[in-house]
Amino acid sequence: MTTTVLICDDHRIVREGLRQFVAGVPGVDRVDTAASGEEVLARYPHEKPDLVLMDVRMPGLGGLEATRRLVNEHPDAKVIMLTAADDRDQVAAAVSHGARGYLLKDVSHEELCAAVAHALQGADLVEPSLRRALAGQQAVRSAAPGTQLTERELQVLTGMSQGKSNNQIGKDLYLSEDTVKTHARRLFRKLGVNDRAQAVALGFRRGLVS
Amino acid sequence: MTTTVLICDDHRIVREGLRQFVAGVPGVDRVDTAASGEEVLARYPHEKPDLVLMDVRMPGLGGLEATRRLVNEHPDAKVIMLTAADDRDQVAAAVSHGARGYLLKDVSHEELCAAVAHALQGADLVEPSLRRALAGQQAVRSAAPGTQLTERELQVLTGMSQGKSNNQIGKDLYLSEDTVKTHARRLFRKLGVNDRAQAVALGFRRGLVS
DNA sequence: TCGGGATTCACCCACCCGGGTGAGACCGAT
DNA sequence: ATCGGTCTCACCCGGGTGGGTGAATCCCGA
Repeated sequence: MTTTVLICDDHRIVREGLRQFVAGVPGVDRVDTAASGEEVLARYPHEKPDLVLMDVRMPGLGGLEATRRLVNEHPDAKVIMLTAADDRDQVAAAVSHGARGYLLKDVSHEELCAAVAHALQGADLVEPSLRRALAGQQAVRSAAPGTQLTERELQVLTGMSQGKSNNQIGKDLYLSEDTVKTHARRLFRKLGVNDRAQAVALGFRRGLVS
Repeated sequence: MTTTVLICDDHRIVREGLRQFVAGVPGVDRVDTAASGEEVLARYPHEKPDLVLMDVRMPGLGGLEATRRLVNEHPDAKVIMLTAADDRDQVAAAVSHGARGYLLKDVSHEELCAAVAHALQGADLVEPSLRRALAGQQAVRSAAPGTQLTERELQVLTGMSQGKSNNQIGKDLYLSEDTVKTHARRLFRKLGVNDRAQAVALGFRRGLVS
């Protein structure tokens, strides 16, 4: 029985860098790479890797959305998310999308070895420095039940990220402008922001839009 | 006489990935790494690497600013900029800041070998796919003088991405609200957008803010 | 069956935003 | 020394935005 790790990143350099790192982890027999979230979804059923290392920031299907779908279809899939910056929002988003753990892109070889080894044994994990960051914040407010955007709210947020006015969004979705404003107001509350620019920024940081 | 290449990226994984890549290039005897633009500036005078590979996106001193300073102090320094996306603006910006060339992060091993070899021989270079992209646009309008954001405009855009109002941004930068609005209006024009939400979205897509 | 969430729409209102215009100061380059 | 670019500030104005409130429908789960 071979232990396989699948690496997903849109940049070849990062893929190969990770491959070098992961190949050196004891107990890992094989390392495959994919260049997009779509590719992971397509190949997972056939290859059944024991662990997926996925970058958050990818064109097309983002890392968060890809993870959500993968875990949805394959509940036993283990995904470790790779984040460039230790943004608490991204971390919370990663976990809420089904990731078992998350690593910063500047982890040392030892940290990565430990993380991969733990994940392969089925344990959830967090990057130590991120755990400290989260501990600083008493509660992961981002994971509160009411904080998840509904379908409509996400559509409105997407329209905002495309620079559309409430009126335009309404026409696109066959809604009145007032309705759009209602959705906007609610999604502002859920995200804890005051205006659309802030909402768009947070949407990007959390991978809700791209 | 040894040929040395200095790699600069804030992510260890990318650094090591690049090291693997570059170490395999014929004619390269030594590969060093730095984790920040500041580190490159500090070490360059002593180590005098024959070539610097620098990521655009870095905390603190960005790749562009680091390159500008490096080339300013050491006109014979050769810098190849690494860009995540083939954004024409970033490419134009890289060249205008003194980079000899630029590579996409998903270059193949062969392309990177060729690029490094050429750069070491003193030739300027462009990543093939980017050359095509530039050729596709009949004129490099992005490189037009008015299209690049100024320091102030970038500061204002950053404030916007943090959800600040013009008034707040003004207080942060010790400017009047009217002045902020003027910068905002000009950066809207340069980016070709109509409002701050659109500007923030474009800023994220182009990597101007994070 | 009742409550709660999602969705839809409406009205009011204060305020910030975006656009136009003009203008003075500074600086580097020609 | 003149020109262009940047940075600074001011005024005006119209319209979109954000917040408050209320209410109807639908559906799902308790």
